[in-house]
Amino acid sequence: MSGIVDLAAHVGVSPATVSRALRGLPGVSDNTRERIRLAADQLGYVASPSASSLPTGKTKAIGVLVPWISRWFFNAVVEGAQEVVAHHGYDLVLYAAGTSTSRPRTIDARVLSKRVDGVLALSVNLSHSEAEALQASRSALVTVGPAAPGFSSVSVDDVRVGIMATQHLLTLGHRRIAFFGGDPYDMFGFPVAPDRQAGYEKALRAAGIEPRANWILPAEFSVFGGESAFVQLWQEAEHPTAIVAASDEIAMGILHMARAMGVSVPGELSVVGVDDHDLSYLFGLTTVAQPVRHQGELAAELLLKLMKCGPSREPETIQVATVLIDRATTAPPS
Amino acid sequence: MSGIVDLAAHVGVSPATVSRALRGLPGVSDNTRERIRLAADQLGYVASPSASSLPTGKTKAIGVLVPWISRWFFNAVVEGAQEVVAHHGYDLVLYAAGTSTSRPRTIDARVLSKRVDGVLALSVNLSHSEAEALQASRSALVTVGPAAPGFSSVSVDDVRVGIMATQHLLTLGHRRIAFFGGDPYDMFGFPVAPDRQAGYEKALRAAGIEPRANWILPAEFSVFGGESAFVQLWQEAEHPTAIVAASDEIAMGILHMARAMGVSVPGELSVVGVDDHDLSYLFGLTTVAQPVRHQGELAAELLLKLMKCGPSREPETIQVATVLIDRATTAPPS
DNA sequence: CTGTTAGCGCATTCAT
DNA sequence: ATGAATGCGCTAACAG
Repeated sequence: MSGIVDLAAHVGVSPATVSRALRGLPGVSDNTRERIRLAADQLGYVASPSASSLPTGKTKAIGVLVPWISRWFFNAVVEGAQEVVAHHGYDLVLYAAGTSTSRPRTIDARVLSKRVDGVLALSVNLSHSEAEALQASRSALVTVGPAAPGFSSVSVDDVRVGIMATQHLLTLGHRRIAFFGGDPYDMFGFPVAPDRQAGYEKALRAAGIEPRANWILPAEFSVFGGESAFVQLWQEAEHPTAIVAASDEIAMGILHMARAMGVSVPGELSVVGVDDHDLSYLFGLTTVAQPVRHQGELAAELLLKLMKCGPSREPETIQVATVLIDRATTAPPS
Repeated sequence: MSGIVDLAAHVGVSPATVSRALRGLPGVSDNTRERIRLAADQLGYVASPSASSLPTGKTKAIGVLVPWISRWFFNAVVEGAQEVVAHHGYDLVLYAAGTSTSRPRTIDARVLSKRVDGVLALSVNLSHSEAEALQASRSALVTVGPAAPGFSSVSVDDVRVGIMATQHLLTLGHRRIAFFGGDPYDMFGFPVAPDRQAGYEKALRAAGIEPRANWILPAEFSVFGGESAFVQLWQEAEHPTAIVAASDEIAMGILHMARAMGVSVPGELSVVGVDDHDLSYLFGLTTVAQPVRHQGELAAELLLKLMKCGPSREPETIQVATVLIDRATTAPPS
């Protein structure tokens, strides 16, 4: 309710001085500043973000674009990011962007750039026009996951992820390995699954094995996706001895359906996932772990830097390391 | 970049007309309105939220207070809420409030009320002063979960939840039933666990069984909480034949540790959780399900209504129904 | 070190 | 149906 002028009047100084004092700007005597601070929280004064964003052009908020709100991976990233930005006095505005196929609300770069000072795009495949608009609005943008051309990003090496998972199985002695991943309804612009698949194929070929098309199944990034794909796979005449799942959730679906269908893991079938989901250890799931929360933190820090220093000429690309966690869903083939 | 005056000039009308036209207000000829709309998205004009919030006092954003970003329950609620508010043109600002004991950042009602038009508080125990401040700032507030006195809320009947879970076990023939729940470090102000416990005790007594203090263990709302509590419980001289867990995550922890310790479920031990977590069916977990996403939707709708009609005299309290889902972790005692 | 002046971009009376 | 004037609450450039 009380504005800056009331406070100023109350203390007996000008609004300008109050503004400077409260924001820690130089040019205010320690004495005056203290008096103002005191009166401020005594009167419960706090500057209106809308009002200050007008002259400054800064909103002190950063936007986060996520395909789905309620998916473990994205939440973990958001959690990491939120911690960092909050620490710097920024608020987080959450936008559900949807995927390229099911997009609840088209993200408008213009409104976005008015509301926030920077945006974090998580595995969201911006359309070409959106990317351009974002680019043009010259608002800072960093992606987590697939890098958009021209933008800074934080990610893992997905090809390598595919290689690591497959290599582990190969080392165990498997020769008949399937791959689950890639949303059939979202084949375009969501390169994480294709890259992991590429790594899988690469590792296979390096071992002198030719990938079999009927053992490479599309699967939505969810438990259900893994279940469906497994059922389909098991209808094939020949069964593999191992499966690389593009995510832990897919792997969980495999595990669940395998048990239901009487396929023993890792006896008859080995399974390796990707992510190290919070609950994966409960399943004893072997997985290629990636530091999810940390990626959120890094992305937030990178974004904050970009916002401060202006977009550097060269977009920065950070890759974080992954590590295979060998648990109980993988074993030598019988 | 381009402001309302540029657009107005471009079209050859006054800024006032542009403002009215774009917001669908009456008093603009259809012809003029269409011309303005056309020019608007041709020039990529969109009103600055900060600027318009100044005269109107509305920010078109609603704030969500969550104890933890990355916990299934809260995300599911947020997902429901986001869908509803986005549909009404509102943005969602996410605040990690922490619990009463570990609060990363104290939520300032004053800054909150400047940034958002209303707030959704999820299981967050506002301190008395915070509640007062929120009250005073006269910003709309609805809670999900424990109702704060004087505020509208959406929740389940937690006492009944406790009764349902316990009753199920009782009906199965169990007489020796333990209860896990309630963060030991957050005993104050987070009434969901106590209420569920109360229901547990009530059901027990109704069956002529006196609750045993050493079978009621505090447990953080997480897998780890369930694991720790189970280890502790099993050190007791006497073991129960069943456990009521205050959440599915706690139950998962029990399941995991039981298996590790060679306790068969449901052979030697029955377990029932609460929530129906997305992954619970993978464990065959018997649970008292609550419509989590729906609560988010209801809360958002209630909040929107409050914001439109002004805080009604009587705070509205919505309770949603719960249902026991009987899966595979419960059986008659052996 | 502090006060004055002038906008920031829009919504809103009140005229016309 | 439209335009002109005024103000929202704050910051910034310039005085003093």
